Amino acid sequence: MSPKEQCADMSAPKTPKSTLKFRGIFPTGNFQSKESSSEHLAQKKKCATLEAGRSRLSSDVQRGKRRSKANDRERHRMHNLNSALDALRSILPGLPEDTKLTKIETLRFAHNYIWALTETLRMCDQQASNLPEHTGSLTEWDCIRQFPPKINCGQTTKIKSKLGCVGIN
DNA sequence: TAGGCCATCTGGTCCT
DNA sequence: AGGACCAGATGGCCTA
Repeated sequence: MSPKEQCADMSAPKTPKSTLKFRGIFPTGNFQSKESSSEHLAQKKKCATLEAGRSRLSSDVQRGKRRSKANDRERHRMHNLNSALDALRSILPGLPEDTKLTKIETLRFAHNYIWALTETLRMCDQQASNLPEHTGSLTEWDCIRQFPPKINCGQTTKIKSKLGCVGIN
């Protein structure tokens, strides 16, 4: 296959859009599709270079302006993402004042906390249905007060030492 | 000093 | 066409 044909081949979508969209984080951390293999990336770079040589933008100035605009948007987008993470951190319970979880720790902690709350509600339902006369008067908040969730912390030693709890996964 | 975490830049891809 | 999203690269800062 000639370089030109290879490039044409690479630009063609290999999978439906719906499946391309998902680039999840897999627990094993070794997920690698064909799209991200080093060989494929190297070929992609080669093609990009060829393409760049063929069709330069009308002017470098215009390109520079567009790029810096895109950089601004990207910065703003990441700041928004960080604000959302801060908001998430702020509602996670049991953290000492000076603690700032990393991004991954925040997500794992939140995951575990949601899991713990879900378990609590499940236990509560069970408890209520075991009452001699099932009145159903227990609210979810009563329940959480009665059975405070046991949070499973993230697996890092940092969190374990700060919270003094045992992590899972 | 190595390794972890982070912010930023960048180019590619998808969507509107 | 332009914006949003994504992942790779890079360099700075911090800590064990």
